[in-house]
Amino acid sequence: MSKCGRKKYMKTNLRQMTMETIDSQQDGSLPDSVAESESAHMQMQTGQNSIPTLAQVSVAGSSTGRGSPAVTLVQLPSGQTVHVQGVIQTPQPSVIQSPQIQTVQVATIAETDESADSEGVIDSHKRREILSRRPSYRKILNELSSDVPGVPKIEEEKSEEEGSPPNIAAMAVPTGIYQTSTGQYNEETELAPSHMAAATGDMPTYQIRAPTTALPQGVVMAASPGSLHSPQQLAEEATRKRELRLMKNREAAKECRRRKKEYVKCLESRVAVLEVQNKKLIEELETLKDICSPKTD
DNA sequence: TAAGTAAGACGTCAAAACTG
DNA sequence: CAGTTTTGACGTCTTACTTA
Repeated sequence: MSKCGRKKYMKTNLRQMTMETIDSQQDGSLPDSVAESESAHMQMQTGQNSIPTLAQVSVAGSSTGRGSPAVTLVQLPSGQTVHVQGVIQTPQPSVIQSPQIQTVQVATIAETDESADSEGVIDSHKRREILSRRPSYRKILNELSSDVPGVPKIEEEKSEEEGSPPNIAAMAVPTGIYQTSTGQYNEETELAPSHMAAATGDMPTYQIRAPTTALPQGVVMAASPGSLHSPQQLAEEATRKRELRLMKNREAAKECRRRKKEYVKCLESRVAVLEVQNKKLIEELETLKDICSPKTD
C-alpha cells in the first residue's frame, strides 16, 4: 500500500453536520442547514469539506473504500432517501497529486449554485476556519449530556481498565512478532490477543505467524537511549519507538471506534426521543385547534 | 457450490485537536 | 510550541448472505 500519497482525503466532517442537523430538527423535516447545502451542492472537497447530510450514507456498490459507484443513496435524518448521481471518486492515494474538488448533485434538487465551483478562490485559511474539525466525540457527547438530561456520558476510562496502568507501553512486554492482516509485522505482546478480544467483544481475527526476516529479532530488547552508540543501535531504537507508537495508535483507534459507536447510538436514541416528542406536540396542537376553533354546524 | 456482494472490524497513516 | 491524543480515510480481511 502506498503511504506517501495519502494527504488528500475526502473528509466527511460527520460530527459537525450531525450535531447541527439533530439540533435543528424538530419536526422530522429536512433541516434548513441541510436543505440549503444540498440545494447548493453536495460538495466533497478533499482535505477539508463537509457533507451536509446526516450519518448514514449507504452506497449502492462496492463498500471497500475504493470510491463510490455511480449512484449513492444518502439517507437523511427524516428517513428520506435521496439518490446522489455521479461518482464520488476516491482516487488511489498514490495517484493524487493535488487537492481536488469533487461535487455530486442531489437528484431531487435541480437548483445548483455556481459559487460552489469557486472553491479554488477560497484561500486555505478561510476554509480552515469554516471547516475546522470539531472536538472529540467524548467532548461533544459530554457537552450534550450536560445540556440534555438522560444522555449518557462517555466514560473517561472503561471500568475494567481501572486499576491498570493506562500506559500501554508499561504493560506490554513484547515477546515476538506477529503479522497483521495487512502483511505488516508487529511485536506480539502477551496481552495482545485477550486485550484485543476484550476491547472489541469479538474474537481476534489476526493470526499469529512465524516471524520472518521483516524485523530484526533484537528489536524488543533495544537498549535505553542513553547507552546508544552505533548506528545499528540507533536504528533499533527508532524501530522500537515506531512499534511502540503503532501499538499505542492501534489501541487508540479501537477506543476511538468504540466512542464513535457510542456517540452514534446516543444520537440515534436522541432522534427517537425527539420524534416521539414531536409526535406528541403535533397531537397536542391538533387537540388545541379542535378546542379553539368553533364548529360551524 | 463457487462466485459475488455487503457489512463490519482492524491496522496504519496523516493531520487536526489537545495539553502541559 | 513540542509532544500526545484523537479521528478521518484507506486498504485489507473475515463472515454472512445471495445468486447463478
